Amino acid sequence: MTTPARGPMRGKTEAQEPREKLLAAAIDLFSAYGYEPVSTGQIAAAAGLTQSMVHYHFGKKSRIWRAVIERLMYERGLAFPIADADLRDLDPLSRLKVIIRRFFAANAVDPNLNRILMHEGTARSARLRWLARRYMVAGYRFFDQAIDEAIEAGMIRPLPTADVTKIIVSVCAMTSSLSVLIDEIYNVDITRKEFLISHGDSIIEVILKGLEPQQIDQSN
Amino acid sequence: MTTPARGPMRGKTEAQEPREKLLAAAIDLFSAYGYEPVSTGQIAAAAGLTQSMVHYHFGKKSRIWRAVIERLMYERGLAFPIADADLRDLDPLSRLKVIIRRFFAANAVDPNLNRILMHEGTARSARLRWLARRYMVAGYRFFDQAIDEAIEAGMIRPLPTADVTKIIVSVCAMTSSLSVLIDEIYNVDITRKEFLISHGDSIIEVILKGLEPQQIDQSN
DNA sequence: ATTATCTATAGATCTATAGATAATGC
DNA sequence: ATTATCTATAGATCTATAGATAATGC
Repeated sequence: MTTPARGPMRGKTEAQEPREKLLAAAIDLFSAYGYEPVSTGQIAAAAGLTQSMVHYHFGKKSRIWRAVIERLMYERGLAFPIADADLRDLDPLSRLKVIIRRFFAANAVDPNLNRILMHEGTARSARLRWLARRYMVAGYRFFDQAIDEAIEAGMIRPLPTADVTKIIVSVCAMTSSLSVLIDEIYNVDITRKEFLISHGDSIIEVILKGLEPQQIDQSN
Repeated sequence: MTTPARGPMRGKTEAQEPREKLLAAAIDLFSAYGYEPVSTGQIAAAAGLTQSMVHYHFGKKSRIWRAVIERLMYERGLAFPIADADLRDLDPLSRLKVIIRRFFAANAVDPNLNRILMHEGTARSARLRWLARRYMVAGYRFFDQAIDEAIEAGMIRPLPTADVTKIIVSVCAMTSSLSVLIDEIYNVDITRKEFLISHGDSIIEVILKGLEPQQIDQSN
């Protein structure tokens, strides 16, 4: 029980800092509802502060939204290292496999980023343009490249690269983003570990087998 | 140029009826932005009417939203017949293939339904519960059954049914729903016919090959 | 007389800002 | 003196409803 103190920071842990509490509240609210339906008052209330504190710490609503994206992208970068040393030693097919597994796991562990992308991805807006230019282009290109390398090595079928990227992204991102919907339909919490493991395994099995090169029938 | 007429209906075509114009405007707006950010004034303006007309025709905002879903689900039922006569003659694997193709095509031709589901599927709400109970349970069960039958016939691998359904739904629904996002990233309009055909073909190839039973190696 | 429209508005938001106040640091 | 908080509020929404008005049908 600390006093509802004012004045300069009094040796708080990072998570207790009001700026961090606002950011955490905003992550949950924006990912659940999208940008516009969430009010700065709701964010502040969820952080135990008053509405004007959002503007004191972030200036305006659109800036706390950007801070949310930057935070989520930073955390995603830690959980899903895109230029990892241990990836370079692998052959293209094994790399692709590791990338798919990690991407699925990162989305499952924190679906909030993809939820925000789903809210934003259905209408042109300044927010979407910013998101696309600043983060998404590089992300998609990364998948495209990994797929191209596997195709060139003859380790997966020569399907159109962009199609394969979209298939992989859809399969690794959509289900975890819509876990609330799935729960309403099946009455099952797919964020539980057993479901994540099963679904991750199924995805790897179906996609990697689905991408295998044509068997050259040796028996003829 | 008709007069901005009042009074009882004067022999309009269905599409010109104000109720229909409001519904069409609401479909576009709710699918682009979700429920809350869209105002009844915006819907009315897009239909060339004043805000109070939404309430005259639909009573309240939540009812025009439900009317939107019912309309989209009705049209989806026409475009994606779930109990079609010509499906019954097929073997389970061919049925599954036809179902996947039709489901992908229906989503591509009209992504608005899935866009609304994506906006609603990230937070519990009265709208989501209604959607799930009234429509989605049956839709997912349909896929589950078709997959179960193919597994029982030994025509696809015995993976967990729910996993396979989620893979198919993700792959057939996500990309078209997020065509605006993809356009911002790749600067490409994936709603163009050539892209739809390529992507549909790639999905069928990857998923059906991915679901094939294990090859029994005959050469030993 | 009925129907479909419009105008006007009450009451409830919501964002952004101004100004007061309390705690800390110098 | 500086910093972080709160209270209060202006101005802009937004939903829902009341009441006026014009066109049509009887």
